[in-house]
Amino acid sequence: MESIDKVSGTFGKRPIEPKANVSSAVIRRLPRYHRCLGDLLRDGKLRISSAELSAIMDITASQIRQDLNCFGGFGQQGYGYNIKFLYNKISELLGVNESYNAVIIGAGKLGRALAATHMFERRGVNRLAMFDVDPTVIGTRIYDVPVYSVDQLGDFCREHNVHIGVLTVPKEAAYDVASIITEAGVKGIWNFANMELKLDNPDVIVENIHLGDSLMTLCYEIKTANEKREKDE
Amino acid sequence: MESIDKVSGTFGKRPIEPKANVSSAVIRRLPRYHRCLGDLLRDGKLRISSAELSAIMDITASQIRQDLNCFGGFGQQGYGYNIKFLYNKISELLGVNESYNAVIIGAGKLGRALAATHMFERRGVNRLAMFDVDPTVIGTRIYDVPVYSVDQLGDFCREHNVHIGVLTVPKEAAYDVASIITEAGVKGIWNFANMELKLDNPDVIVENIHLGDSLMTLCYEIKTANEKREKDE
DNA sequence: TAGATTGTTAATCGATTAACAATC
DNA sequence: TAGATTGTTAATCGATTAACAATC
Repeated sequence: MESIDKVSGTFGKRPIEPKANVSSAVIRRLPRYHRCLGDLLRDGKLRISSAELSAIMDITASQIRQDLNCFGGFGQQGYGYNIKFLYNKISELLGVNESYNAVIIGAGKLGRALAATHMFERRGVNRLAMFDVDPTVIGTRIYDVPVYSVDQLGDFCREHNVHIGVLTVPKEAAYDVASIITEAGVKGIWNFANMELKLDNPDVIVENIHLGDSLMTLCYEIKTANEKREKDE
Repeated sequence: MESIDKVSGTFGKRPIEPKANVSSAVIRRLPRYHRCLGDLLRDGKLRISSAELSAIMDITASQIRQDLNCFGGFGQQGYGYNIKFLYNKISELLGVNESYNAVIIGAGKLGRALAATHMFERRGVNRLAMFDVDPTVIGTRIYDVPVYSVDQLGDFCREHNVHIGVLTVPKEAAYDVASIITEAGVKGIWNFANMELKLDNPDVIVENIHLGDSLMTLCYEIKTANEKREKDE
């Protein structure tokens, strides 16, 4: 026991200087590490080696060490990684404590479903408001989130320091909305419209979600597996 | 004009023998090709070269030709690709004409939102039913999709030849539901639960959607871009 | 100190890009 | 036939894995 405290007390001394360009493959694994470490933490585990984590996550131990080392020396030779320390570091990297402000544009089925979840708050993102063009929903509250007219979108973003715009509008409207919010200083767009949203402004981050593409990929895999089975017979 | 018809008439003669193992990177680009070609088709365009497509899609012409050649010779030297032909071939690969049957398990916000969309039918997937444990929704219809008790899930899948299970249940329930439907012959699972669903059965395809991970990735990118800006000042 | 396990360099593997011969 | 553009091979680039010295 005392060895754990003694050892963990030395964590974090090494200054954390993230490598200049961490590849997007690494970054996309960070939330998975975060999720897994959170589970381990809840189970009351204190430390873990890259080999143990490898078995749980189906990622090679080598890759785990490489990934984590992009951001600094989070572990300790002969000991492994202190779970709580590592979890906190990754939370910090992912900006979980940043308290970003978000608005959802498009109060359709998907927009409402997103508004209903705890997905945002759980990750340090506040759902401030929703916006739509439909006069029957403007002025109402959906799952405690107020719905305003798209006419007010730009001003609202400026006044409330909105960082993130969640786009659940028809794809025809996506570029109009994107230009309103980027001009109002929004830093990132989470785009659910079924299209590649490409912006001129390189300072605005776009994260595209393509649910339809994912479903199609699944269908392709099912079809291919079927054909393989039939051939093997 | 006549040259187009003459030339396009020769397409598809070469037998299509997909390469044994097409990489998942290629497969994940197929829906994007499909989407883009569909747009071009609607615009009335007849043919396109890999160079033109490259400019539209931000993929190198070389990669486009490599990608398409995994599945057969879809183009023609000196001419390019016949858009309609290529679109149909990719539709076929993706199983858009297969008429798969799907059920949605979990009639919560996200499940309802998915039930409401045209996402499934547009891609040749029929939403047959939804399943839940909540007695107040069992027996109702949500956007014209009937809701049944999870108790009937296994039998329903067997009787209606269900290919795809869409999981929008809490992650605690995911493995129970997955084992019910895989035993009932379901071929693929579209998993929205916030966890890595790993099955023993290698014949069942799992496609995980991690909305939360995507949001976190966006937050990371926003944070990193911000820090870079501050440093540059 | 001896054992364990990281951090990091070197080797391998796979995916992307470039080049060009084949051919429409 | 000449021009255009694919299909395909070879070169490059990047990401993953292996190995091991550093060190707790």
